[in-house]
Formats: sequence, C-alpha cells, structure tokens
Amino acid sequence: MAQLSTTSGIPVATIKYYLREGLLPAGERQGPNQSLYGPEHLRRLRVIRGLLEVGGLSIAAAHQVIDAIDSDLGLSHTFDIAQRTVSPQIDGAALSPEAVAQVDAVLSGWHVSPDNPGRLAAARVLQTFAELGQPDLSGWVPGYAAAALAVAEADLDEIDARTDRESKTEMVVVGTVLGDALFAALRRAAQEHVSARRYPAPPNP
Amino acid sequence: MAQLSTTSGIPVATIKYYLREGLLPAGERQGPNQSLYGPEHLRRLRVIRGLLEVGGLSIAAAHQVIDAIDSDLGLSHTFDIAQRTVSPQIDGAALSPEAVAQVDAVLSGWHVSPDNPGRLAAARVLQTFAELGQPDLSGWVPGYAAAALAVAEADLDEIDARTDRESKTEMVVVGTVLGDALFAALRRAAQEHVSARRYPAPPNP
DNA sequence: GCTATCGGATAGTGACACTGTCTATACCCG
DNA sequence: CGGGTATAGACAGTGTCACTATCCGATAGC
Repeated sequence: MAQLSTTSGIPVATIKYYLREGLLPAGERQGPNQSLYGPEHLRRLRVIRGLLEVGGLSIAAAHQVIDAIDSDLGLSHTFDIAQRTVSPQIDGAALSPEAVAQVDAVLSGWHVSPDNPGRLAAARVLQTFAELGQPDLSGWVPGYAAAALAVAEADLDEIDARTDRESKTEMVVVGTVLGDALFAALRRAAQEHVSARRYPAPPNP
Repeated sequence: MAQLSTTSGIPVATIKYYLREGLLPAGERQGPNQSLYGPEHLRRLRVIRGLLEVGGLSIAAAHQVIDAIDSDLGLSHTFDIAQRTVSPQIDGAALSPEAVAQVDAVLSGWHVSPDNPGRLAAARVLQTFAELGQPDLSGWVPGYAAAALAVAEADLDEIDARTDRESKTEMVVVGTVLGDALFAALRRAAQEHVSARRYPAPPNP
C-alpha cells in the first residue's frame, strides 16, 4: 500500500478513505493484515482523481459513475447514468413554462426524452437569464445547440472507435465528465482568440 | 427587508449573510436600524443566486465576478477576470509538456496568451486522459475546438448586440459563467439525440 | 525477538454556506 | 403613549464534505 501511495502520489490515509467509501476495490488479501494492490488499483485511483479534481464530482457521484463503469449495462443505459450523475438535480415543476418552451424550440427535431437532464438544466439556465431581464437570446442559443450537436457527434465517434466493451464504457463515463471540462477550457481560449481578432487594440483608456 | 426576502424567495438570514460578505450592497440608510432596498437589490440578488446555483460558483468567486461587473474596466479586462475566476487554478509547472503541446497543436493559429486559463485547463484534461492510457484523441479534440470557436463567436455576437456598457459587461460575466452550464446541458440533450439516431434499438439484452 | 508496517475502526479537522439567536433600537397602530 | 413587530448588526451554531490523524492488535521481515 505504501507503494501504491507513492506511485500515485495520494496519501495512504486518503487511499484508505476511498477503500472505505467503496470507490476503490479492496486489494487481494494475503493475510489478515496484508493486501496486494496491482496496476488496476493504480488505474482506478487515477480515474477517481480525474473525476474528483478535473471533473469536480463529489465522492458520491464518483461512486455511482464508477459503478456504471464496472457493471455491464448497455451503452444507452450507461450514458443515462453518467448524465444523471453529472447533471444537477432540477425540479421540473419549478421551471417556468416559457423557459422550457424556449429549450424545446431549440431542440425541435431532436430525439430527446422529456426528462433528459440536459433539457431541464438548459431550461434552468434560460430561466435565470429571463429573470435577469435578458430579453432575447434567439441569436445566441441556437449557436450553442449547433455546437453541442457537433460535439455530441464527436463524442459518439470517439466511443465507436473503441473496440472492447470495457474501453467503450469507460469512454462514455469519463468522456461525459471530462468533456464538459475540456469544452469549457477550449471555450475560454476561443473567447480570447475571437476577442483579440475583433478588437485588435484592447480598450483600456 | 422582509419584502426583499419574500419577493426574492431568499431567507432574511441569507440576505444578511450576503450583505456581510459584500456580495450585496447595503440599502439606503434611513436610520440606525432601517434601510431601503430597491429593485436593483432584487436584481443583484438574482444575479447572485444564478451565479451560485446555476453557475456553481463559490461565494468568493461570485464576489470577484460581481466586482468585475461593477467596476468599469475594458471589455478585455472584464473577460479576463471572469475567466480566471471561473476557471480552476492550475499549476502550469505540474503539467506534462506533452499535454501542453497537444493543446497548443489544436490551438495553432489562434491568438491565445500562454497563461490563458483555458489553455492550461485543457492541458490538464488531456493529461488526465493520457494517464488513463487513452492513446489518441486526435479525432476527438479538434471537433471540440471547432465547436468552441463557434460558441465563442456566438458569445461575442451576443455581447456586441448589447448597446450600453452596463449590459455588455453583465453579459460578459454572466455569459461566461452560465454559458458553460448551458452548453453542458445542451450537450447532454445532443448526446441522447445522436445516440438514439445511431442506435435505434437500445441494446439491453 | 524486535521494530516497522499493515488493515481496520474511530474520531477529529478545516472549509463552506448558511442559519439561529441575541440586543438595542425604531416603526406603526390604536 | 404603550405595546407588538420589524430592523440592523454581531456572533455563535449547524450540517455537509473531503479528507486526515490517531489508535489498536497483528504480522512481516530481519
């Protein structure tokens, strides 16, 4: 275990905590006070750290997501679990019908179930803008939807490129979580790029 | 204050807390124990709640972001503050050069400063994938970059559409924060759509 | 045999976002 | 003018979360 700690860079106490929480499977028991940890434990630890630090998940959410990797469900079901775990819980009844209608208008032609977590989350965002008096986002949101569609295609392409089930499942789950972070990061870079192109001299009088 | 609480739906104790933290400016003093709160306080409260609940910011981050709205800096500077506040702090020295090079390859041709928070954050994500042995994401990441570029154009279009400075600044800040949430939400919906289109019958044997 | 380390259990820590209580005042109503 | 209510402000308390520290008995390896 000391070795697992040093190679992963994670304190022993934290590894024990993950074991307790069921995030990390127990090592192979050698005796009452000895266990053996292999490379799969190291890999699992890295998945955990990625989900927690980069993806910003809670321990509980990471647990669900890891269970989804381990259990052999269909791709669709795995996707569903990943999405629900990562998305904030939203009370659909608390949403204004206008915001929901706005989202549905953008999503027209898409095959999206009514309780897709993204649909409700998007409505929540639009409702927040509406409460701030932002009147008309009809020039803004469709661009997002088109970009989201392109990204989703890239996601599915990448999943299809995986051959074995294990790798596919992991890409579904990890890609769902880390993809958000990746896009947000690239968006910041793109904003600087576009901003610099449009306003060559920064306006600081 | 009771009125502010009821119309906003936020408990009095919480409003007092925001006042204490400097998130909400004090009301117009009428006497030693009386202050007047106007519609601008209600609006500010809505901004705060949006940043905290929908954007997932901490109190400290919301504080910085709100200060950026209030202070009259140039657009570029406001953008910079918003981005840095929303992005996770990343130690550039802890990143593997390979991951950074991978990001820079995708960003080639873009005008992005070396310490753009998105550049480092993207490298962090790619490094996490690399640690998980995901070998080749060259089919995946460019799609994200193209989508991010499209979204950034939409962002700047929307900001340009605002006429007065106040509204522009607010859109920069709020758009930076809520745009992440909006895109993530639409991505979930798009994933279901694309997934349903590609695999008409869900594979649950 | 002796020391270091192990697993396991339990308790403690610090950050965070509130939430509740208290006090002294001031407002409003009759 | 008196009493119930609301207010500003200070301060302590709460619950959650992700660790982190300590202790214990047992064993591994020298």
